[in-house]
Amino acid sequence: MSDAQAGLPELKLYNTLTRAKEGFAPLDPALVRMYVCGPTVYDYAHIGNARPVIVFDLLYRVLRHLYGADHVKYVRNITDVDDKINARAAGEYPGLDLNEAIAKVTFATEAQFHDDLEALGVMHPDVEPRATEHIAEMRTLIEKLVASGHAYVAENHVLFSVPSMPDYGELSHRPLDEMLAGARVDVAPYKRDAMDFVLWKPSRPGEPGWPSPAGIDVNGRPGWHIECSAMSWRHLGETFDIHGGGIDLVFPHHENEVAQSRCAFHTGIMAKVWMHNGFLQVEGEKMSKSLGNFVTIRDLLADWPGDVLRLNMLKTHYRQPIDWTLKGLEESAKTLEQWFDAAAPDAYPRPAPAVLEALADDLNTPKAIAEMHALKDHAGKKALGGTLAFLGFSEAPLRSWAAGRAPTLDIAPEEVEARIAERIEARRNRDFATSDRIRDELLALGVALKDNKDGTTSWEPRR
RNA sequence: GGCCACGUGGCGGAGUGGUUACGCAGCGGACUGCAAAUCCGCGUACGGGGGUUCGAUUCCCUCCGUGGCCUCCA
Repeated sequence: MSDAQAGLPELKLYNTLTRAKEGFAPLDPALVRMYVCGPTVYDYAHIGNARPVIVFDLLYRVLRHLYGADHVKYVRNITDVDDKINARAAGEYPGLDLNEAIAKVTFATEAQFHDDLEALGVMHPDVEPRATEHIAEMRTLIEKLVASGHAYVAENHVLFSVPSMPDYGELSHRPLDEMLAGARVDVAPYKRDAMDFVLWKPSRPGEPGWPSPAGIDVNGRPGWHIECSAMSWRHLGETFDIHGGGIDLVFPHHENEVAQSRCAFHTGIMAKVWMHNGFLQVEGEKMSKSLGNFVTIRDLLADWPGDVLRLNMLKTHYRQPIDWTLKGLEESAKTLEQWFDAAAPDAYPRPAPAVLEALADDLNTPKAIAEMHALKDHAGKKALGGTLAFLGFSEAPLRSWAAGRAPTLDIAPEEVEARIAERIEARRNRDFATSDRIRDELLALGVALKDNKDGTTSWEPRR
């Protein structure tokens, strides 16, 4: 079961750590382990947030196919402790106790996130851990780091000592001196080294707080990076196969995760393969609230089926920048409709060999899509159906969306049939002037006619 | 300022040291009374300038443009 089976392509993945595409060999083929950084739940997820979710969902499907569904463990966390959450909660519920306000914000945001993902048709990860449920693991990690000299206590903070790790910077490929030269932030006075980062910090009154590690006697809360080290450790172990996220996370977030985990466990790696998806722009511009082009998943779902959004995302290779446009969405919707027009159902969701081969090559989705276009002839219809199912695309929502999108008819169906009968009679008499007039009139009312080979005439709402 | 990506035909978007990616749009043909739908066919592109090479869109240098990171961020 575990090893590459006959007929299955070798999976190759681009590894940020080595900056090269490599053959993928799991640490334990009986259980391939993948961790992806999930959202910080303080606001509606935007379409950029959807990219890693969609990309790594695809990888999850490919891994399950290659290694068996029971031999893959996918963990995607929820970050529910963060300064942005606190700020939002205080602003949204000024009268409420801060902790209660935070609970309201995180609960509502997480529910919305799950609704969004449901509509997008991505699979559930095997585990979706919350940061606040892993405070104990964070404390344990911090104690380990302090004990081994990789972290120190200063003014009720615990800081990671970057100079204690000789190969710090291996993931982002940044030599320390260069970073210092470009740094333009004030260095907290209690840091021994400018690059040191916070593992734990004291809570201010009213803020969420937990008993601190390392002998600190005031309550505190975790720094940004420690949660992922804690959650991946708890659910995947000290080392695991794949760690994914957006390319903006490479530094400092992932670099610091690597430092924490490797130094806590004295291992040469944290994750074997690091994968990062590229950024997204909207209509050629960077997405920002100030430009007014901030697009949430929820907004898009009001106008489009989730599958169209997902296909649109996969049209571009995951490492490339993507420009999210209305025109692209129209095209994606059209493509999906064409595929379902041509596909024959397959009882088993399974990728066509050529599609799987493309996906195995570092998730080359544009190539895979080209292969799906090639399946539209008779011999490929069933393979196309199986591939669509494998990718999680479903026909019904698309069809009902398309039907709802058609212009409303200004004429009753019975009336259409009557006019068609009238036109057939005219054509039989070779009275084409009348025939064409009827067709034009119906078209003006939103009805498009099709004269079939067998002499009948069918119609559909004009697109 | 430092570091790092990307720049392909009208549009989207793979890939490759020398042979048509693919899709959308467009054009031509078949079919049709004419259409629609469908089917068949057509485009020789790779930011500018140098260099390496028998040969570069593909490698190297440089310039320009766009974006990312260095501070919260997918």
